[in-house]
Amino acid sequence: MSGAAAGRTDTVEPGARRTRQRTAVLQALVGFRDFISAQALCALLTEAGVSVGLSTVYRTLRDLERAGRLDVVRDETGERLYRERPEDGHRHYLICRCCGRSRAVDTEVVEAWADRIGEHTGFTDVEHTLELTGVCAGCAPSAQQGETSCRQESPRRPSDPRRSPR
Amino acid sequence: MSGAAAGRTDTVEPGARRTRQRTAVLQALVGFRDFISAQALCALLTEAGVSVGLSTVYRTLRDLERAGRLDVVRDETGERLYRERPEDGHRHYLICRCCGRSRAVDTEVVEAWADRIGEHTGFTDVEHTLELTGVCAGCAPSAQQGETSCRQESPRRPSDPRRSPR
DNA sequence: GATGGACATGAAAATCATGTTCAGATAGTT
DNA sequence: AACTATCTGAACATGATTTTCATGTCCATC
Repeated sequence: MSGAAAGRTDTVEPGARRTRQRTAVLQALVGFRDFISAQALCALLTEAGVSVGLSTVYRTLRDLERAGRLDVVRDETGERLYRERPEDGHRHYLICRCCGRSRAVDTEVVEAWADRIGEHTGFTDVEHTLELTGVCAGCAPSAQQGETSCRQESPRRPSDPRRSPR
Repeated sequence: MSGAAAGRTDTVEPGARRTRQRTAVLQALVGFRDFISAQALCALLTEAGVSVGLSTVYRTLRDLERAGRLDVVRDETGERLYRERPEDGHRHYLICRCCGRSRAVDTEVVEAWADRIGEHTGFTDVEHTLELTGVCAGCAPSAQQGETSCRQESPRRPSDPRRSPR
């Protein structure tokens, strides 16, 4: 796991140093297949015995985002959630409001529509952000009753210390 | 301007009291045709001689949002921007990154697409958030050179005290 | 027109994600 | 090994939003 064949978990940016912390953040992000917050990622690393400072996590995520290697969304509270971008190009996700699991959705219709917007409006350099949320099949039964109660034991959101919001 | 014929600047919610502050917030929001932050709205009211506490502005905006009378977007920094919803139904906007001006765009294609997502994914109760940004025709010339320099003298953003972010 | 209680206000403090500082540690080179 | 630009992280700073709570205000009732 050193040297060749990497490319995805190699370095944050060409020219950047490869440190224990950045490698750990990058690997955790690749291994974690869903969106995760900076703080949760930091906690995840700590639990795994690879302690990385929160500042470093934020810095690394910022650099990765700049390098175009992450997709970023915001949850209801405005918190940013990151995910490694599976392949090139712009992708959108449908995220379960209960368990937080995400799945990529085909968005060519929206992309094409967004591209055409500029022509009709006189706007240039049009960019778009699309966020889709719903309740996945696995969460639907429990969501019918207690509304958003299924989040309580989310398996993909280690140590979520949010409590008061809403 | 009292009693009949209102309906838009009347009360925040049915059953809520009509106070000087809530009326002022609601009227300012209706008069201001673009997205505006809570803090900017508060400043706007203060400038207009109708001082309203920041807490009350936030509370009123929260209630209006719950009542479905506002459209809300987030700017690059995560700050929430509010705008009175012109008519019933879900609408989306194309916002100029330079001057902040917005215009509603026709989104039936996206709406229809989003509605169909559930069927293919097994997700229920699918909701979507779409944010479009670009550079409007008026800002295009100045944006070519100094990038986002045209924001400096935005006429629709009174007293914008943001500085450090990014 | 007084009273009482439910609701509203706002100044201050709390919260919370994220950014910045800077002294010390480290990677990669010579 | 020595060197130095870069990286790290604890502590602190920031800034939007929320909560607290003492005080104010509306309104039905007497």
